[in-house]
Amino acid sequence: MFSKACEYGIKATIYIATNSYEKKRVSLKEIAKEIDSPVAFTAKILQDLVRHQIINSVQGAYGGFEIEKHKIPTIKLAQIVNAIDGDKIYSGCGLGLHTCDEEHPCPVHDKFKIVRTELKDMLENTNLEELALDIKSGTSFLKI
Amino acid sequence: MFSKACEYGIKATIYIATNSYEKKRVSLKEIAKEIDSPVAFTAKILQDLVRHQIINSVQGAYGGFEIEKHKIPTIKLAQIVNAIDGDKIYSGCGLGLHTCDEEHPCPVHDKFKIVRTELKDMLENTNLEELALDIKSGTSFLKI
DNA sequence: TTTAAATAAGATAATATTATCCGAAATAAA
DNA sequence: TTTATTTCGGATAATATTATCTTATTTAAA
Repeated sequence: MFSKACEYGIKATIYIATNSYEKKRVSLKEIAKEIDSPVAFTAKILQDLVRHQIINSVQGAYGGFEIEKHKIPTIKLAQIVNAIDGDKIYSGCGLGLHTCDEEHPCPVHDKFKIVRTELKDMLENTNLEELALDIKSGTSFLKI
Repeated sequence: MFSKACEYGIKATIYIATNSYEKKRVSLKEIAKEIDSPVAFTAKILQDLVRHQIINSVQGAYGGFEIEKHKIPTIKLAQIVNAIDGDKIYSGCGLGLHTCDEEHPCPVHDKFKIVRTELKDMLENTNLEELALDIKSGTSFLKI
């Protein structure tokens, strides 16, 4: 569904958020360990998220990644996915047609539209806060 | 959502079906032209579909691909997708966790389950006949 | 000011996916 | 039986994705 980069990006952002509630800045190494991802590859993804202004980075000793506390409830899952994978998951034709709309639909256009709209709504209505709070409370998990 | 191979496979199967209603066997070249796909790559995918007994092939002059007419309404979209991409789209964890279930859910487990179940139901309840008939009637399209 | 720790950035490598090429095998028709 | 046409199967190539490595830059603390 999502690329590996996007999976890592979502998990990393959630992990950073859980720590940002306690104003704790987390390092790349710690993130990669906690979400069980390759360190250097994760670094690239985090840089991407910084450029997209979803997370903040602080260079140098005692640096790391963080998210402004007040921003956590406003960040939607859709923004993270969009920053890394673009919007191809819920836009574009399910069968790869260049033109696919009501006038010129692919064979699965209508059926796909329902599923994809639901996916899009889900991503746009899920915010980082609820995901982070579930991790903090031990209701959900970032690895294994 | 689907791999390129799967997109080509779905479109090819639909095109073969539309012709099989008229007992017309179609060649690889014709299929690739009609669904706008790379010929040699399409050949590999068709071989895969033959091995999975979704389509039939006849070698030699005047050969080509066909589907037994009575089989067309029984073939589900899910079978085609499964033959080419496996079941990873609607099984497995959305964030790539090795273990992800009600006891040990990933942060998006519940939200994903809804979307994925809908996708799975759609694929399992869509049969080749309805897709092929829409192409025959000009209601939907396989290229552009 | 020096040092240690950390992210940034560019180059490179490994793997998976997509795509092509070519010879072998099959088959119907001439 | 020969030929033309077609799928089959293996090898190879191109591209995208995933992953690593190395060096530069930043920054707080000693």
